[in-house]
Amino acid sequence: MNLSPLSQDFVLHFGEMGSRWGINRTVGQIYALLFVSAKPLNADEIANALQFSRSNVSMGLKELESWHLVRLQHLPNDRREYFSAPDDVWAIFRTLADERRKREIDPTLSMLRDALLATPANDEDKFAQKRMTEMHNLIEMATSWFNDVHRLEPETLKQLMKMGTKVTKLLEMKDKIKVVAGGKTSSGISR
Amino acid sequence: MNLSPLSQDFVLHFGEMGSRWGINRTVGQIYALLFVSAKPLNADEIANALQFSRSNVSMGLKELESWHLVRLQHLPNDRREYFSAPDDVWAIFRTLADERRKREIDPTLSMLRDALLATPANDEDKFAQKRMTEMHNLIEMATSWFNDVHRLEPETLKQLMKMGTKVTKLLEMKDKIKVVAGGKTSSGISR
DNA sequence: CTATATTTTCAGTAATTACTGAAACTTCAC
DNA sequence: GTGAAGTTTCAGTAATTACTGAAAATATAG
Repeated sequence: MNLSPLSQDFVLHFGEMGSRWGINRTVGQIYALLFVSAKPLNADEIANALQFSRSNVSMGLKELESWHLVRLQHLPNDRREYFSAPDDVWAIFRTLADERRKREIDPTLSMLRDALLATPANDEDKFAQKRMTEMHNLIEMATSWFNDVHRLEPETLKQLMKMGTKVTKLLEMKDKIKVVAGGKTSSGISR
Repeated sequence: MNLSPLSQDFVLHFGEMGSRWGINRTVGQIYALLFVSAKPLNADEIANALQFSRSNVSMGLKELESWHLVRLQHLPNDRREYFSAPDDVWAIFRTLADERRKREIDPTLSMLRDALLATPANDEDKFAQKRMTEMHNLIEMATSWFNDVHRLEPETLKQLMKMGTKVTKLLEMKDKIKVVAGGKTSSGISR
């Protein structure tokens, strides 16, 4: 299999981008290839299309599986393993955010919590703890927000995002609104 | 200068975390050190505290400056350059998100735009373009949302985040609400 | 301008990470 | 069971990235 210039560019770009994240070039390329491919691919097809060794592909796929970014499936009358990228981009986005949270945020939060429990030995430590508290609070708020949002339907989320800062208009009004449908009256939205 | 165990742990953790991002260990450690330090530090103090070479510190600081994550300042009667991390964690968060957008998202968007303009050579290409369109639209929406949110005051943002999914309740109501203050009536929030 | 303090650059080297090919392992049809 | 097809592991090597020390550049005080 050889790639069209269009897919080629996409794949190479993702390879480069991958290395700006923690992900290595190979893994980025494999993912990109699966993403634009109409049908699932087996490891040999991937190795052939991207020109790397079969074992490198195997390792790359394993990495992608650990990120839950690829789906393994079997085709009828074919022993080989076929891989594809989930096709819902929202789901991909969530998976990615979720994995990064697990790998990068959670360990940091836990380190911060430990640090905040320690008794400061001197003024330097007191100051350090203050900064750590700020960081901890921010991260905690952001992740709990993220968990909330995570549960929303893509459509709802999309609608919210499209509103952008308009949401704040709602916020400004929240103490002044009245629900007019159904005869019941509610004095704002409680937390 | 030698670090207290408290700061030590924090600094080391950030070093490790750094390497999970694209950032190298050294840079992560320098940043962490500046973050928990009550006073600005000069390059020698940093080199000494973290035990790496003066030139390594110089390179690390340069990298951090390119991310706009440190502030350079001078102290009276001292020729040396002193560095500190901005102390508003929200601002840090925004800077970081902003820089990452510039370095990771913008180039991808531009690549995608180019790819979408190309004439597909065959069905494979047509499919690839379809996937790229989905990705493009998602990223575009997310970044424009982000730009919107970016302009909000930290306090407003904080309030919004704390509401979490409660905002959707507002959304559900948006066609049923009436502003009761000021005598004027508005039939919901327009997009 | 000179002497000195400070920072930056950069070529060489160390350390890390990525990649390969060969061998080991697994699965399955017969 | 055996053997063929497929996948994974891993030790060795290649490539990349990080780090250092020495030298160059820059800045400043006198």
